[in-house]
Amino acid sequence: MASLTAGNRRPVRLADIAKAAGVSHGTASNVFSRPEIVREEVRERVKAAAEAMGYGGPDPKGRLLRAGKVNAIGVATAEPLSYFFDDPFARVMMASISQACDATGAGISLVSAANNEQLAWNIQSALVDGFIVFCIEGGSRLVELARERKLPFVALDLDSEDGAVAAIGVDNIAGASLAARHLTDLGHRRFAVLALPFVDGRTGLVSPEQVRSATYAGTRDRLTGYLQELSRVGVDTSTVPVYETANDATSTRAALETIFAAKEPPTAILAMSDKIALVTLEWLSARKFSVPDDVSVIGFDGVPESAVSEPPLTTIAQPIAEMGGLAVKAILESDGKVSRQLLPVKLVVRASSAPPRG
Amino acid sequence: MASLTAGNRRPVRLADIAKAAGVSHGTASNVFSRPEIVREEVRERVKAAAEAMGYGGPDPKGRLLRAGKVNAIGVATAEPLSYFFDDPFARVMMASISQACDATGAGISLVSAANNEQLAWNIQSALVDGFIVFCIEGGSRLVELARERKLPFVALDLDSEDGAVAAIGVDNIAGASLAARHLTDLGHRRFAVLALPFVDGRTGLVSPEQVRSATYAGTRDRLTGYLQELSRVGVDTSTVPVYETANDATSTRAALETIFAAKEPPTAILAMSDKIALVTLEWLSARKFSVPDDVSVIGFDGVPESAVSEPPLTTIAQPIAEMGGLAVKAILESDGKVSRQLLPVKLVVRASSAPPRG
DNA sequence: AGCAAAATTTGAATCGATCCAACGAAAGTG
DNA sequence: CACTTTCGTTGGATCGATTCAAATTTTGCT
Repeated sequence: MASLTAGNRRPVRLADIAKAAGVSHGTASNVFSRPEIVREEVRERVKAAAEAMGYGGPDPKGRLLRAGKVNAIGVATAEPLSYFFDDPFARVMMASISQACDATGAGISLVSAANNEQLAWNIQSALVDGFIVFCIEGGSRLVELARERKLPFVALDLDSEDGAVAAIGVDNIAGASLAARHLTDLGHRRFAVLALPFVDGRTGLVSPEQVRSATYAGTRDRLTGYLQELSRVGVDTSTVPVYETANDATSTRAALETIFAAKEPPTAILAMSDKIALVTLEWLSARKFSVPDDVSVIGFDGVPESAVSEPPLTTIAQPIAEMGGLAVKAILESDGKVSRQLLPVKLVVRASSAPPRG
Repeated sequence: MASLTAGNRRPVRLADIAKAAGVSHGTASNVFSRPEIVREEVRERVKAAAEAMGYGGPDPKGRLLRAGKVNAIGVATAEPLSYFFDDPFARVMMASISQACDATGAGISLVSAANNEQLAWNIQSALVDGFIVFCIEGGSRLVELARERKLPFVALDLDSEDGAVAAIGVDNIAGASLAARHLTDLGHRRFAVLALPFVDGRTGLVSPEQVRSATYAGTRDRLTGYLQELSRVGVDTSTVPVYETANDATSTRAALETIFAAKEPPTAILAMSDKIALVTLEWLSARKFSVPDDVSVIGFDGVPESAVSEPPLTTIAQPIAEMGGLAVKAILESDGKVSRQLLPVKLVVRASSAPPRG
């Protein structure tokens, strides 16, 4: 039944149907945006013309320019787009961002890219009112790019310690302390740390000076928190191996291989993400280590998966829902000020931690 | 160090910096879009002016109007935005769409809304080159809305049988037959069906005429496939209870309560989605039914979760990755034709199905 | 120097709408 | 009937860029 008219190309503009209906473009525009102010007879005529010519309604491209606001916020990461749907932490965070957006009627644009050049272009040309930046790997470059757009933006999971960028994150030092404290309270004294990246693209055992020159302040803060607590109870922190992973299964397993090849393997693993911790749980189970009897494991993040792992994971829960909401609010109600918010974390004790053997 | 200039508002346009640098706006534009054709001295001068005035690069809003292409595809559903990150099927599909988009450098815009009015507006004003529409609940309305935009679009999981809309889906009848056949081959003769919605917002036992008037052709096709196979082996299909669920835990559990309150409960459950099947597995385990010894369960979709459930779920796997890729391709290379593709499904036998007792 | 060819730069036109001041017509008022 | 309101409509200005034919400057060559 529809328009045969729409046969070939479709350069049907508002002006075209205005002409066809014999009204000015101003009136035609009103028919769509404020129908109540135009006389019914005219309104019907214009609508009929639009229908006949196969006009799909005012093109948002045009409206946008005039209106200024896109009514969408961009979420950016330096990972591939599928990161948003694959990574547990990202997923939970996105779900909470979604809710906040739903509530305000804003849309979400996913911005990301495999290579750096494409990423820059994608950020520069994203049609959004502001950015929420996921700072995992490649975070600093991303923050720089986003900042250049001169749009409101907020860094999540702050790994940029630059005071000039708005950020919402958790108190990493306190959280890490809390994690370590839980294990020391249980009596553990032999630890290993499975860290997130300190700098991009490196994995393996890291030295103290490598830590000092970390790109990622978040990672460094968590380590600081761990070590603070460990030294408080008299552990010689220079003997605690710290392995940098890429927050994936491969690098985590490689680290575990080395850690458990040692003469005196640790009785407790401090993992900087639940993802790392969950891989660790799997690896230990495959190697017939019993958790928590042989080894205690504690994660960081509090993703839903941690509640249903085997065994359920003790972890440091971030207030992810709250963070997403705050981030969206920061963009939509941006007043130009940069604000940095540090949210508190909570220790969630589950079955992956217990006193050491003996 | 940055621009103090950006103190208050920011109406810095390309024209402003052109004036400041003493060149025409044509040249200023070239500095950003084709730097190689402008003399170095001029280029530097313009860039310096831009920097000094706190210009964040050419505003995509302006460029867009000229260029026409947004370079982003919209993914729409009538569910809340968080559906994309919560629902297992959606997540896998989105991951595959993401990959296809990454490969071509296109962005993704998530379009959705709680209420109908907002949804219409969001679709009408989405800045995208085309839509991929998730047809779950509210699918028909969504398809209508998307079609009105007169942009390329493709329906996923086709629940619209309207031949005029492009769609990519699986052969629901064949898939459902395959599922039922697997169970009949094992010897089952007493079944119950846990269906997806036939129409919006209703749950509970459905009658044959309700099935005939289904809004969702996909749901109806799956049922047709089931029943075809069951009657082939001589089951009186009028005795097979069909329960409509909302593809969520609540309605599924309600259906199960009723089903297993019967005198002769089924020995096999045909679930139209893995989500329903997984809830069923949980419910049965809580009620001390043994799967597959007391009851066999088969799902539909083939989401990753089905492989790691307890027990692992026998299911009909959709070629989700392929579907996502095809959908993106259909949008980006749209030639105006509508094409409908029916992809084949595969039976994946795992531990949730076995011969009935005795 | 003189002239053609090549390299840059210019400025008007365009993309597709919305907004608004001004205007004409119809309705209301004394 | 003259005069103010009210209502609807008009058309120009604007949003912020890109594009391209034409104008101008440089460069190359004899």
